[in-house]
Amino acid sequence: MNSERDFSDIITGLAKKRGFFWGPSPEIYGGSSGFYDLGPLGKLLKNRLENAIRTSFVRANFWEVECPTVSPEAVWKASGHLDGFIDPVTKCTKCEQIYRADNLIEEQSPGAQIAGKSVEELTEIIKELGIVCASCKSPLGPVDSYNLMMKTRLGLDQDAYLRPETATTTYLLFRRFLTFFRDKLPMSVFQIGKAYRNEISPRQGMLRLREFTQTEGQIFILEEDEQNWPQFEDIKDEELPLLSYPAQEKGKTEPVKMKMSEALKKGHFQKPAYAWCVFLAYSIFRNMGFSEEKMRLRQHLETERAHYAQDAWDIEVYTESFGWVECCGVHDRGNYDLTRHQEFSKEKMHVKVNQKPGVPNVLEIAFGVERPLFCLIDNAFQPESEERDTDWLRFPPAVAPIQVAVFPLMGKPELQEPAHLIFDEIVDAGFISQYDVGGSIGKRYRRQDEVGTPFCVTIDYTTIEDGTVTVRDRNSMEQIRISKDELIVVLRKLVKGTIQFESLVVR
RNA sequence: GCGGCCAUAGUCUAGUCUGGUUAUGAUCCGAGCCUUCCAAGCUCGUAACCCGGGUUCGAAUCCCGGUGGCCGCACCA
Repeated sequence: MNSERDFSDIITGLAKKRGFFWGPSPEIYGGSSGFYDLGPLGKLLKNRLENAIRTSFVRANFWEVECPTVSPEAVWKASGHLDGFIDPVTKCTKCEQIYRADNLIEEQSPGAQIAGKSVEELTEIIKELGIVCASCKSPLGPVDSYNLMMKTRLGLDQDAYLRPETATTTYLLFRRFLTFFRDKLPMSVFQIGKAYRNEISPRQGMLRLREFTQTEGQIFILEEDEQNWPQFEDIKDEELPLLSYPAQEKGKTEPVKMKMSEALKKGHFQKPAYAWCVFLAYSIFRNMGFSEEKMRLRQHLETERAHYAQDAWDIEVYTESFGWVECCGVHDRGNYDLTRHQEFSKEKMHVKVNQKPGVPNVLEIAFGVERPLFCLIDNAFQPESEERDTDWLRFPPAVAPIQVAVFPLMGKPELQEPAHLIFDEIVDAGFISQYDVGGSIGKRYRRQDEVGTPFCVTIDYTTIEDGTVTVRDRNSMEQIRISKDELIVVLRKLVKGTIQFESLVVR
């Protein structure tokens, strides 16, 4: 446990020192837990992740939308968050220990009828059944509700809440989507935006935030299309590390590599369309730079599934800091949400299927961006060694915050002048680049290693003679010398990963 | 929210028990000299006692409250 804590401290220390993230924010006023600032490199990294997410969704024919983060109470009444997104809590009158009232009742009086009860009714039930404090056996205070949504107000007197998920705000647009997609289902949309949860006591730094960026993609789909999903063909031979719930019930913790077609045949997935969503989520995480060995797909046990979810799989990422971390949920939400909004808003949320109105189902991919952000730094971390005496980050080139650093070998004007020209050219080509002239060349390489920059271009006296520069590879610390005319093309291929640095090394 | 432990330069840290000079050291960072590819060297420099109150002639040090962190409980739909 100690080593885990130490490791997350190392990651946090490096992140703070080099400008990935700072907090809890606002630091100069002491900070509030659950809030973090992203520094310049953290923001760059987050942009890269969001771009990877965006590109992956767009390629899968999803369309991006953006909704307000604040919605009036009626929305959350309908979504179930106002009543369901609460914890009924009770406090011991003597030792002041706080309990989840429903859990405590269930514990001391199994089978008690507590589902859907109000706080007043729960208070009554506690009295009737003689439920007492679990630790000191004293009487309990009245049941209070604690809602995890942040409350605010519109104008003078309209109650409103900051969204605890982006999904609900997406569902509200259903009828607009029908028009945009010309009444043709399935319709695929996604949103990347802020969401808020008033956690009682957030811990584990960047992993549990009160304000975070959420990505949610939805497919509105007819039941018959869930079974008949042509795109499944494209991925049927892809192998995913699956940990199904029957396997977990047998005590297994190791995922099994399985072809998607086989997983479907074995009944791990009921619907090809849902299985395809699970694969899409997995491929998004691969595109964000996670290696396959550090990921697994874990199916929710029936008991941990939300009431609306018919099936749920999580993507978990292995970290040195915290072990397996839940990073993404893929849910089969059925038609729960649209039906609820139809009922509460009186707006029709259906389409005509075979002359009959039907409310479509929703398949959903949902994840916070900050978790993968932290996990990626954790996964990229490499400790100092004999050949390199700083800790460094081994980001995949495509997601590294800074892609190319440019150094004149020394600070002499005759080297700086061509170096600046090359730097400008690299920036113009669309790379995020940093020019650094401070300190010895070794020190500058070390600085870039520490923030995970995959390539460094150095301009030396040979550059002046023959127009060549050196490109230095972060992972191997090896160098190649190439003409500055082919520099941009080579850098593009290296960053994209279409060529490997080793193949350019002349031995 | 509760209990235990904790909070000193950007980062890591000594000092706190036993109150008393200019608050220790490392590293980082900046400027300069030197330097033709992996933390070189030399010179100079910036930078800290979490916040608020109390006790005291005097508080980084003792007391109270707050905020934040770690661990345990609870929570994480």
